[in-house]
Amino acid sequence: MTQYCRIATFNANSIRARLEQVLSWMATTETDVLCVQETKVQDSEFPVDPIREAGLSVVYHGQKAHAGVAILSREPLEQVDTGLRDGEPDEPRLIRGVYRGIAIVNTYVPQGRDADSEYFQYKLRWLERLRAFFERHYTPKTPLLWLGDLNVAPEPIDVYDPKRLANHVDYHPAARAALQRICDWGLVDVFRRHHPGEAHQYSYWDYRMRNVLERRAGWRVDHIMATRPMAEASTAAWIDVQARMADRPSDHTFVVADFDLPPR
DNA sequence: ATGGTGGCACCGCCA
Repeated sequence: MTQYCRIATFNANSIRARLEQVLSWMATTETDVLCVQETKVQDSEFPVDPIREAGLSVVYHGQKAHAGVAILSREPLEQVDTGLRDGEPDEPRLIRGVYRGIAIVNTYVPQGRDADSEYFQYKLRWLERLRAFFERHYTPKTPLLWLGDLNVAPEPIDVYDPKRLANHVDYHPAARAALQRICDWGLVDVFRRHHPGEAHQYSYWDYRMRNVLERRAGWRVDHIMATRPMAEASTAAWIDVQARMADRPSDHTFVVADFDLPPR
């Protein structure tokens, strides 16, 4: 008997503003684990009750107004922990656990604002800290998924205008190199594995631009990265563009992957 | 052409 598993990531841009969409999406897609970023709510205000009433388990790590992460799942997660835990001042950007033997690491990587800013330096350092975090806690042989808004488009085909966006913090050579350094540890881009060379596959569109979907003015910055045992177990991956056409959509949409795992 | 929208804060900040 093999074990089927559907795992997804979604930058909700406020879990409270997007709660109905998230719950109906979970109900209709048969997803086992959903990693959420930008929950934008402190833990005491997190909407646990409606999520539990929908039959889901949830863990969360947040603050007022900005950032924040959560994981919704059909069965409870084990070994839940938050933060990078490297002794440096931390923000609510990382939550992790174990789902049926799969290590799940959900992150909201700092955006970086401007390539010339201290915020971009902080982003690059955060990615470096995350690489050290993976080395400390796991091995490339661990069945592990790193999901989230990673705020990095890995390749030219992952942005709508690579020439114009060359210095943008989400497509900057230094940001892509920092992401690559983490992947060199032993992680594979699951979506790209199933869609090599496929252009116009985006997970984020800026609210501030008009007709973004029609113009295909997007970015692929939300990712499902897998260690080798998980990558080999993946059977499909896709981006749910339909969900970006909801009534009050987030500026991001759901990225999903299916896995067919050997028995534990 | 150097804007625009959205969310949450609290009357600006962040994306």
